[in-house]
Amino acid sequence: MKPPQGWEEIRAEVLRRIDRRDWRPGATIPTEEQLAAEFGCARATVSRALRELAGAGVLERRRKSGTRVATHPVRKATLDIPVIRLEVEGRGQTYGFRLIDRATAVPPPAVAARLGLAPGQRLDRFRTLHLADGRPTALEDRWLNLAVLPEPPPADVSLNEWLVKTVAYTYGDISFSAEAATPEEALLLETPAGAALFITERTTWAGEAPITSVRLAHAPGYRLRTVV
Amino acid sequence: MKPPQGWEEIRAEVLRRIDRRDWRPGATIPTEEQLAAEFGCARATVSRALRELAGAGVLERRRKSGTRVATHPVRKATLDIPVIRLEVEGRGQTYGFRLIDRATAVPPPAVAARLGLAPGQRLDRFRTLHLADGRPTALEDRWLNLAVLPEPPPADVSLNEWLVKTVAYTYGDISFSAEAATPEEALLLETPAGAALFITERTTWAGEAPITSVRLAHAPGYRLRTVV
DNA sequence: GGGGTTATTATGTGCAGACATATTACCAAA
DNA sequence: TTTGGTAATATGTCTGCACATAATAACCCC
Repeated sequence: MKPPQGWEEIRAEVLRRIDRRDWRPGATIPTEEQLAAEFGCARATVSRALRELAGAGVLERRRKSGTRVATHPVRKATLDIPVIRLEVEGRGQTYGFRLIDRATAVPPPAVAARLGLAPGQRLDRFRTLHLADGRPTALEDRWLNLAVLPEPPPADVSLNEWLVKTVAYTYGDISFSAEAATPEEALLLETPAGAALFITERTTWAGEAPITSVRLAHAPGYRLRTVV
Repeated sequence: MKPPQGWEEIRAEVLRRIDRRDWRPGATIPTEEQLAAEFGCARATVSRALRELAGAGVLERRRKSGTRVATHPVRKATLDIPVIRLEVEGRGQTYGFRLIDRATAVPPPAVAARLGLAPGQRLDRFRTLHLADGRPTALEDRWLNLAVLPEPPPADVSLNEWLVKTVAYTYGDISFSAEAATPEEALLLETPAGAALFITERTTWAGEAPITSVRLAHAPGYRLRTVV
């Protein structure tokens, strides 16, 4: 066989062997050292290839016991979550947004729990309608912890983008679900009441401090794509 | 400053600096060599840390121009997509499934287009109801290209799992959306007609050959989670 | 034979050096 | 001024070696 040259070639070759079922799901593949000898390269190069495959969920690796082909297809997909403006502009449409209302209030228990707030603590709430070519594309309901921010947000730019540039890197979780549109949501999104909406919920922390919790209700037809 | 030891420490330190806005979005950070000198480690170690961060979308790297903090918050989330049985069992429920019907037919144009089929080509169609503690949790509508399979699938195991173990590694795309339940879906999922369903659509190829296209309609309440 | 300690083993990580490659900046020739 | 070639530079990758760490196998003593 012709020897692979770089770690990408080795990754491809390993995938081929799994695909050809030379190495079956659950089976242990040769050690890094054996593969390095076979491919005529350093162990580090094999290691790099196998690490990538393990990261993609194709292989499972454990010290001492070795590397085996993943049995359970817990396929890992990487999901790109752009800001809405970029998503709209990427479709060749013109982006716009409209602030619906803004208030200071005690968030509903679900939001308070997600952010880990003491009961009764007040937050700022912004509701924004995102527009593509003038038509509503998503309704944003954001609870924001202004106390942790160095300066108040400006009114002339999308709160989403301003936040990203201002509070820098943060951790958070995201969840996706489907919900029927409430009458108010239906009105704002110009869709029939009860229509199935794609919901994105994101909660973000900067270190220990809860920053914001957002609920995005996407207009019908929205689709989130990725490749495996 | 106390020097980080491993590449994970370096990654954490870089994240801290981005978080503290020492390095702002869009700004170029020091070269690998400079960082290696500062941290008192080899360039390879810095490289490993920065590569991970670039993979996570935090940094953007280009040869010669250097490494900069990502401006566009295209956050990459990794999504684990387990088989339904594991998802159900992970919730502590008992998994079951029921084959609703099976037929050979010409798929609708949308499915044929996704799989890249010649018009009029026939496929096998399986519709399966997945159960958690006896209650419906998802409705699976699968179009399968039996021609490319080495052997016919057995009836006593989930088609999904059998496929994964049989055709080995494949690639495909996934999309998520929200749709209102049709009367038939509502009946099968024991939910009111028009309820908002979370839809997962997956198309899979093995090399060039289209294998299968699946549409999963999840019962209301389903939620897909991930962390950033 | 049972239970706990020790040795072995495969992966995980690190280092120093080298060359490859993409990209930019710069300078000279048309 | 524009164009084309060249040098400089930062990342990308590889090698060969070393030691760390986790998990298993082997062993020994009671």
